[in-house]
Formats: sequence, structure tokens, C-alpha cells
Amino acid sequence: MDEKCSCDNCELKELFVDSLEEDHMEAVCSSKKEKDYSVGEVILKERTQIREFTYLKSGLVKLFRSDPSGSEQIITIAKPMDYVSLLSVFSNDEYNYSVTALEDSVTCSLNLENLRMMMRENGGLALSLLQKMSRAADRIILDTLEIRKKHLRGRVAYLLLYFSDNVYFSSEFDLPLTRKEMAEYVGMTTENVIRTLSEFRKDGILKIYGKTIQIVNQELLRSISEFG
Amino acid sequence: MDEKCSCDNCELKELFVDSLEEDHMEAVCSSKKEKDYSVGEVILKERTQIREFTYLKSGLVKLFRSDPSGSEQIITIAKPMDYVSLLSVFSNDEYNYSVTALEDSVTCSLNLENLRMMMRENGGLALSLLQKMSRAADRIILDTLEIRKKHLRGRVAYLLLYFSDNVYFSSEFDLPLTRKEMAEYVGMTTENVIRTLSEFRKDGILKIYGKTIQIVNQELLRSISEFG
DNA sequence: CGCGGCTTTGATGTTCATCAAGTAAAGTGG
DNA sequence: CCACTTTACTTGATGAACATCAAAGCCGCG
Repeated sequence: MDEKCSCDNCELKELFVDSLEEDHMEAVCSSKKEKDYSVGEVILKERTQIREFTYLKSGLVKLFRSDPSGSEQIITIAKPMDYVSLLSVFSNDEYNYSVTALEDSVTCSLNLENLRMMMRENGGLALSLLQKMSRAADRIILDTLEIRKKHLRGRVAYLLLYFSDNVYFSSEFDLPLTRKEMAEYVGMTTENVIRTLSEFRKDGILKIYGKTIQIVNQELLRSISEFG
Repeated sequence: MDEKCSCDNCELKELFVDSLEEDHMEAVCSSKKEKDYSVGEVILKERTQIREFTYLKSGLVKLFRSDPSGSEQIITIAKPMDYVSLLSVFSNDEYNYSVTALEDSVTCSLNLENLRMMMRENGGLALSLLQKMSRAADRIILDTLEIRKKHLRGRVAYLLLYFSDNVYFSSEFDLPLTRKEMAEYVGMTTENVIRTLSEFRKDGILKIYGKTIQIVNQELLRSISEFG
């Protein structure tokens, strides 16, 4: 789009690096579509044709599925470099989950057929995507099992530490999820998420100002996450 | 190993079909290693170097992980064509789960480095494996979420129907899992698995002879699985 | 035959979901 | 900008679902 290929400056170029010859690189660059989303906007919708391979350039999103009764389950939270369209993309023709933005986000999409073609011609690219996808799927599966083992306090602790350690890299941050969403992620009720947070506050583990969380006693929180 | 390549007759050849040129096919064939396992034998062990790409030719296996305290969580049950070493293989250098045989099983292994090389040279092969892996991961993730939503009765019903519909294709079959393993799979206690089975028996939904299960009222079981 | 693992049932207590009710915060339209 | 509505958050009380504990029968195997 620019005079030179704008993908050259993309911090995600490494994703394809070593795998893409110059001509393919240009094909990618000219066919890619960047899109902006603000908080709450729908990026992908369940039961919808998959035509593109989409990944997250910046922001934070949630993957979830909803059932007829209207309730939702959050599958995972994804930040840049976690694949957004990892599930289903190469195995299904419809998404079996939805994605919405938890923070203002930018995605970049490639035509899936083109990508498939490139992968067929370029095994290194295919292998590199396989690796990334494998890693992403692993994380979801292991996290889910991990959460399932824990009691409510452990689940909430785990979730808070996830944001602190892997997303915001700080002991103080703004929760990108509502209490309800936290509940949908770790499989408990909204009321009990709140109750648990309140307990943590009373125990001096957290300070809570609405969505803003400050972890005061990290050590204790970690041990609750591990053994609770 | 035989006078001709023995893989020509392998029912899993299609896995590579259209993707493997003749010379690669022979490389695969001569380097592959088939192994027999009987019930209960360990096929892969957690925290162990991944050197091979292993898949299941026949039999039935469980993937699970154990924690320090000794308790185990079953990740999934795999039958032939479900990938055995799908998780981690392309993303990690150690297995993060173990695999043991639930029935007498035969596996076939390829050297992982060789396979990687073939995939680099042959994008079609890589794409085909990506597809299979994606499907397998999807199934695990969605099944886990599905199970999590349900109450105990629904979980047990779901599990029984899984065996009936997808493994044994019959309303009567021998459970390949102990009651304890069933519990480890669906996240409940052994006692409650037993209690639930007994309830189903009393309600005339099942007949139970030790490990042998006969589903009498399939319709009801399905509705319990769906709504319970 | 007796030991250990798997299975079964009952009694008890804890954890958690549900229900109810109220406060705070955040959009919405006049 | 303020009343109005809706959505998010919070706390308490209650009961249901489930884990835990205990005890006994069963079965295969050395």
C-alpha cells in the first residue's frame, strides 16, 4: 500500500521470516487487510464461514462460544502473537467460536486460500505455522485442565496472576474483563468471583478500585493459585 | 522391511497420500518403527524428550497428565487416526502428558527430524498434518468445554455415548476405563461416577455387568447428556 | 487362601450455585 | 445536563450438588 511493502516494518514479520521468499512476501503484503476494532466489537462470529486467516497485531481479545440458552464460555484470552484464528482455521470451514475485542485491537487478515497455496509451495512456512498453532492449542488445553483442578479461590488467583505475569507485566493493572466474564472463563458464577475478590481484599492480598487491581501480597496469591 | 514397502498396505497410508513422493514414501517406510503394547503399558511418558512422531495404528489409548500429588487428569481418549502425539510434538521438546494403552495397541513412529525435513520440502504434507492436528486439538478443547458445562449425570451420559457412538458403534460394549479413570476424565470423584451409573441402572437406562454396559434407553441418555 | 486393587453404598460435611435485594456506575434520550 | 433505564457490581441467606470419609463386598492373582 505504501511506496514500499508496509509489512517490512510489521513487528510480526518474524512470524514468516526465513520462510517467505521475496515474491511471496509481496503477495502477502498486497493482499493483507488490516482492521481496527474498539473495545467490545465483534471480530469473528461463531458459525460463520472461514475465509481468512486472521491474527492479532495489537490489543487483547477473548475467544468464546455461546450456547442456545445464551450463556457463554470463554475459551481463552489472546494477545498479539497468540493466534486468533488458530482453532478450526485449518480443520473446519466454520468458526466454532466467536472473538471480540477486550481492548482496542488491530488485526491483519490473509486470504486463506492464498495462504494454503503458499504453504503447499513452502514447507518451511507450513512448519512454522504448525509450530505456532501447536503451541497455542497446548496452552489452551493445559490451562483449562489446570483451572479445572482448582477451587474457586485458586481459579481467581490463577486468573489474576495470568494478567499480571503475561499481559500487563505489573502488579497493578486494569482488569479487561467484567466479573461476569471472569466467571465465564474459569467456570464459576459471577457472585462467587466477586465474593472471592472481596475475600482477597479483606485478607490484604489485593486492593481493588473497581476494575483496577493491585496485588499486594503476591507470594500468598501465588500459593493460593497453586494449592487452592 | 518386506520385499516391497510394507506401508503400501497400511490403512493409514492415506494420511500421507497425495503428499508423499515415491522416494519419500520409501524413506518413511524404511525408517518407521512399529511397536506393540498390551493393556496398561506406557507408550509415552511425561517430561520425556520428544524424538519421534508417533501415531496409533490400532487399539485405544488415553492421554493424561499427573501432578506431584499423584492424581491424574485424562486429557482425551484417542483411537486410530486421532493423533497420539499431536500436542507438544511440534511446539515443545518434551511431552507434557503421558500415554498408556487402554486396549492392546500398535503404534508406528517416525523420526521427528526426518519428518520435519520432509515437511519443509513438501508443503502439502505439512498442510495435511496441520489439518489433522488442528482437528484433534479442536476436539479436545470443545469436548472439555462441553463436559465442564454439565452436571455429573450429564457428564457420565456424555462419556457413555462417546464410547457407544464413536468407539464401539454399538449400544453394548465393554468400558475400557475403570471407574476411577472415568472420573479423571470428566472431573468428578470415583464414588460419584459409580453412584451415577447405579442411578442410571435403577432408572432403567442402563444394564451393567461389571465393565460391560448395555444402553437400554438411549433416548433418555441422550437427553441427560444434552441437558444435564 | 489371603492380599490388594477395584467397586459399591451410606452417612456426613463442605463447597458452591441460586435466589433475593440493594448499591453503584454507565449509557440514553429529552 | 439531568432524569431515566439499564447494566455492572456487591452482600447475605438458603439449599442443592458434590466431595470426603468410612465400611464392606467382590474379584483376580500370586
